[in-house]
Amino acid sequence: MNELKIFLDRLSPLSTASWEKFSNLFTVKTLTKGEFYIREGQMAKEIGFLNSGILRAFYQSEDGIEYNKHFFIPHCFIGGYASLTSKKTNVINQQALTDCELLVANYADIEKLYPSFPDIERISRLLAEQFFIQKEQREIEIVLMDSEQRYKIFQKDFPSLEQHIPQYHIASYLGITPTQLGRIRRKIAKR
Amino acid sequence: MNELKIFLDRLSPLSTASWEKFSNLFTVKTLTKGEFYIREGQMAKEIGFLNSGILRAFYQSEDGIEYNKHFFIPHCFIGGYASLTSKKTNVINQQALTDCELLVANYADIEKLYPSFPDIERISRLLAEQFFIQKEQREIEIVLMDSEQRYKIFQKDFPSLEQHIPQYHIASYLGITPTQLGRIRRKIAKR
DNA sequence: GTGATTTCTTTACCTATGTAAATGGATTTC
DNA sequence: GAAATCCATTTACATAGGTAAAGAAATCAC
Repeated sequence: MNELKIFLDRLSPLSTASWEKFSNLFTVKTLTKGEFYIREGQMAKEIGFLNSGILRAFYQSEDGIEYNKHFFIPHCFIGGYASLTSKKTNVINQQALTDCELLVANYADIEKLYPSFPDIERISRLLAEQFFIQKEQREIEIVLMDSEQRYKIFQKDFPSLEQHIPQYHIASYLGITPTQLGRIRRKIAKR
Repeated sequence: MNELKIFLDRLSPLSTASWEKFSNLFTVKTLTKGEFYIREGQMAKEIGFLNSGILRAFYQSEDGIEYNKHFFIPHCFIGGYASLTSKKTNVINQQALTDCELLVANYADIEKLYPSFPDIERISRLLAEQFFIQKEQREIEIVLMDSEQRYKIFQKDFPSLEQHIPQYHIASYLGITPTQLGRIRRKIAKR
């Protein structure tokens, strides 16, 4: 619970009463490697805070091709955020790449706190703004940079991740095939 | 001002007092074709609401290549949203593709209203959530679909835009060159 | 209206990256 | 520790899409 408190305080400190109410909504949940936190096609109901472990978020196209849109490393929120906020069917999958420990809360219960605790709604606003900023940053990488530049940014954004997950997940994150990632690695190694 | 009211009411109705305070911050501004609303490298200060006209938002890479990330059509917010919320230097450009009429407000003045008017902060939360959802939707298009599919979605998302702006702006939005867009159009026409 | 500019389309050629398949190393399983 | 599986790498070939340049068409300026 402590890491969650630190995370929130960095956004905007909560009053003691608000933190009480808020933190009470969370319970511990564990995932084993390979297990899904959410799947597409369902309504998202829970938001989670990652205490330990690694997950990937990915889209799946109609013909079954997967695209890893994000890796989650500890001390961040996970969940089908667009589904939670829009109340529409979730379109992303989130799967544990290692055993994970989470704190989870029912999102509707959090939303019910907004009218009485404006500082909690403020946290939600700041979180949404932060998510938007992250997405825009990633958009820039995707549309403006080639795969070698993106690979270097991946290594900077997720140091140590490369040793813990299979290469094809990284290739998928970069929007290329493992074949192409192999070529890039060979090219870099030759320098 | 009326269209702005309608837009906000759809997110979450404001009290009369809040609307008074909020709407008072906006003034009318016009742009002529080709003029910039914001440029990269500056701090964003204003948020705008587009009454009429068309703008494009684009990134520029270090070697001068432009990528059109979005077109704005009437009755939406424009501005360097990531810069406004993060207080960091703005990295996107927004340029009028036709003459435009906007309502603009100083964003810091809006933020000052949050503590006293929680329903205004709620609007900001909902807006941030909506922006995130739009970005995620666009991300799916970019990473999962080929350029022909994206072209068809563009035509659906921005009907009539195709007749009003040069083709190379559309190509840039699709992440391809005008040459390639020409090939796609020819291919579609042949069917 | 006429000339100048901008925009669209096409061609020829080139490059990055995809697909499929083979190989071999690493890791897991019992 | 042998078998089975998973994973990284490489090769050969195919393809989408880029670059540059040219001509045609449309639009703008005066």
